[in-house]
Amino acid sequence: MSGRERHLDARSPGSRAKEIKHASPVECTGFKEEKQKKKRTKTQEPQKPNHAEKLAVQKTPKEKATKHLTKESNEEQHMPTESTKAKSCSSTARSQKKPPRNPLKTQLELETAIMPETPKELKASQANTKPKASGKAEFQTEETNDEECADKTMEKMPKAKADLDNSVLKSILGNLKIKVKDRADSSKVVNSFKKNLVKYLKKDTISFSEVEEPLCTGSYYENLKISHPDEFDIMLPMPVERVTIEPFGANGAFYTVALKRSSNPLMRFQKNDILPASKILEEFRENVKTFAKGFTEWTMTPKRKGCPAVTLTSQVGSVTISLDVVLCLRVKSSWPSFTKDGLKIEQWLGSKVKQEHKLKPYYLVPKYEGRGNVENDGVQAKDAWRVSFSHIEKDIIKKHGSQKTCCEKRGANCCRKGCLKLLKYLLHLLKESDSTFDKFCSYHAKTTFLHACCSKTKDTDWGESDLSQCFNRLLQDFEKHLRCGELFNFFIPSQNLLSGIGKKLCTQLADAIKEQRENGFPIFREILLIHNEC
DNA sequence: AGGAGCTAATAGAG
DNA sequence: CTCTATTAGCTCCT
Repeated sequence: MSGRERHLDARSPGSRAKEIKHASPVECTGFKEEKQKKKRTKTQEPQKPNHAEKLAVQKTPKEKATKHLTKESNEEQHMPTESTKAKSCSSTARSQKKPPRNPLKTQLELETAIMPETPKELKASQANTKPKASGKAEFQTEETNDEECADKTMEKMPKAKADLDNSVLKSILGNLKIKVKDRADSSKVVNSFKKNLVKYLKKDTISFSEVEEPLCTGSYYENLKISHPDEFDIMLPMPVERVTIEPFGANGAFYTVALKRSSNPLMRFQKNDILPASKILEEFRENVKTFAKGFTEWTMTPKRKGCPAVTLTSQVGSVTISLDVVLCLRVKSSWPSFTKDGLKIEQWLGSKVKQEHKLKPYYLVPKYEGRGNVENDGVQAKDAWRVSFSHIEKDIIKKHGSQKTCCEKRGANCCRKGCLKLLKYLLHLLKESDSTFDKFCSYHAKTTFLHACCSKTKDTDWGESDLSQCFNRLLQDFEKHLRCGELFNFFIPSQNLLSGIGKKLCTQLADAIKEQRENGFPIFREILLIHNEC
């Protein structure tokens, strides 16, 4: 899927020296300045009852949301949220989005449109919090602090701001809900294609006859899709037993793969003890193309360089939905050694859960980094494979609670998913408003989120009513990663997902996020405002 | 392989 | 708000 396959990978091996330098703590100076600026505020509110929040929320614009969003996503088809992705976080040119509106004006309009209620709310919430908030400003001390950019300078929010943000954020989350009908329409079309494609590959192809049940990955299947069910990602696993993998490049994310002699139909691709990803992907693409000819409602989209997915689109009502089909190898043996220090979920989900995950297979997708013709030990980059743990990501996000009952019928709800959705959406909007942010992708958001879950491990760290505090904290995490240019792959800590992106660009994004955070998310408010007008 | 029963997300009624 | 219905996707069972 999406983010995953499209995230920026580390640069070419040659730039490694740089990366190491990058990684040194000295480089992480970003926060020093921030520290000075830090606002004096109170500690994060521990689990407050809901009344204040309720007050705020009732007043916010609700309905009608969909209209605008729908239209918006239509306009963007060529740049599907995560899918543009394909080019993925690569810097390929894409349709120019409307320039950002004048922020000042917008802010003003918003002030008048949304604020009328606020004095009341403020009073109410202040009254509510009086007893608790009375203490002097202090900063929460964090227990676990193994983070890359070890520096804990969280800005805590005044309760009043938190309440305001809460109402905006909740409204936005309301708008991002997927309509039942949209979901039904899309899934009908996608599921039928999926089923028949697998049937076809099994019956009518030689190389892919052993393909197994598709893995549904990506936002939609993680219930993280924002605003529209218009992007679907499936991985079609080819079981391979007994493979030899060799790291390709230094970061441990890419490998060359060789089948040990076996009857696997992919064996016929193997040359010089290398299973060439590009050749296999090419043939796979041809097969899908042939199949799709009989499925006239689906259109193939052109091959994109370095993208592991074969993408098809289909018009469902007024929406174009896209389906990414990714062929992958399923390897049922222990994970590559580069994953040894990854997946640090012991504190969060428990070591038993971790062990269970590590017993699962891992996947290899035909995705390379940088230019396809770069050679490494005589192998071209385009013939390398990248490891994928989409299935684990999906499972973790589904069972995200430290307590088993988190978000279940009889358990307390948390705001983890809400926070992640908001982060993805914010990134999406920022990218849309400024095309220099092209290189960032939703996988950066997801990875930031997973790391955040590992340092804030308790369900009570993500209380449902603390949405704005939690989201703010998550944003600050993201800013830190950006400012020090380090965001490590959650499974492969040696891969820095930001290493291919210029430091200046990272800082710019961090600044943009900070601005949103400090000003009550004007970019979200604008959306709500437009909604309200419809 | 296919069905029963479960869950999460959404939507609507009271 | 709570309660209930609906649906897609998932899991487990035979």
